[in-house]
Amino acid sequence: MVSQTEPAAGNQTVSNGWDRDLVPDTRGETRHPEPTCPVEVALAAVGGRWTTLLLRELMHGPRSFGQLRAALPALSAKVLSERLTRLALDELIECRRQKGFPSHTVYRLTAAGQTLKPLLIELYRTGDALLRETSAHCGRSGT
Amino acid sequence: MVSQTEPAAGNQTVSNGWDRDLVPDTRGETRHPEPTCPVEVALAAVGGRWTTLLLRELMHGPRSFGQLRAALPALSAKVLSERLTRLALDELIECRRQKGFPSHTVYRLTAAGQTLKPLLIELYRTGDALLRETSAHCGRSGT
DNA sequence: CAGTATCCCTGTTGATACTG
DNA sequence: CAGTATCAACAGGGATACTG
Repeated sequence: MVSQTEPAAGNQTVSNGWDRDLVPDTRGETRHPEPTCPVEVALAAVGGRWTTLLLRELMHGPRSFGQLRAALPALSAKVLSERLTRLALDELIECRRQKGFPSHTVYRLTAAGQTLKPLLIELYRTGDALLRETSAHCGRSGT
Repeated sequence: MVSQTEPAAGNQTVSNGWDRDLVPDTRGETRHPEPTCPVEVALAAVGGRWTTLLLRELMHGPRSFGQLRAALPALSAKVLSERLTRLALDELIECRRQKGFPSHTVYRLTAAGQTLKPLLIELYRTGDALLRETSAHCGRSGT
């Protein structure tokens, strides 16, 4: 048997006590939730209620404010506006306003915003795996 | 040029209006933040302040309550206890209490908990990509 | 050592109503 | 149509102190 108290389970790329798969550089060695840590940056990007659903809509193509409200009817205008404002500040989306009346604005993902797609896919994959593992808590096959 | 108003950018696996890379099954077609959606499940697993740092520690191997406090000194006992309790309820970690005094408990990831590792790696990768893209907002190379 | 119990403060969310 | 303003309700997190 291997010693299991310290050097951890199945990591081969350990350097200086850190698993370099998990913590590739010093920004991941923090002992505090630093906003500069890449993990925190990514979580902040997709964080907040409704954000992933909103991103899903925008991944399907540019959408207007009204289209987004129609796609997510229970999302209030206030929260939608807040999410869009923050995503725009983070440069994950861009908005184009058509001048005139009634006003019309189209939101679309930036190149940076598109980089979130693999993360959303991984979130789905992981959540699916967790649901399978915990629903299969005891039994392994049917019956 | 391709039409860019509706069928979205670069998705080839579109079915019934959904991008099947992003929304592989009906659980992802929700118009509301359902707790049963895999994406919500995964976000709930890693969500909450300190959680990813705590998971990082546990990915490096089993740890006691005190070891976790030492590794994350600014994390209060209350929040640490809350996180551990929730992770245990979600069956992402297990705890073993040594009977006797002073008491001693060791926490370790379950198989389900280990499945979060690829997600944490993807979060790091994505956050790193976002930091590169936004810091390179205008210039492409050093002057 | 390993937690739990309080208290408080702040940020987030949602409902409703109003404006350009 | 596309938002903003205001307010009420709630949950999350931290400081401190206490217990088995």
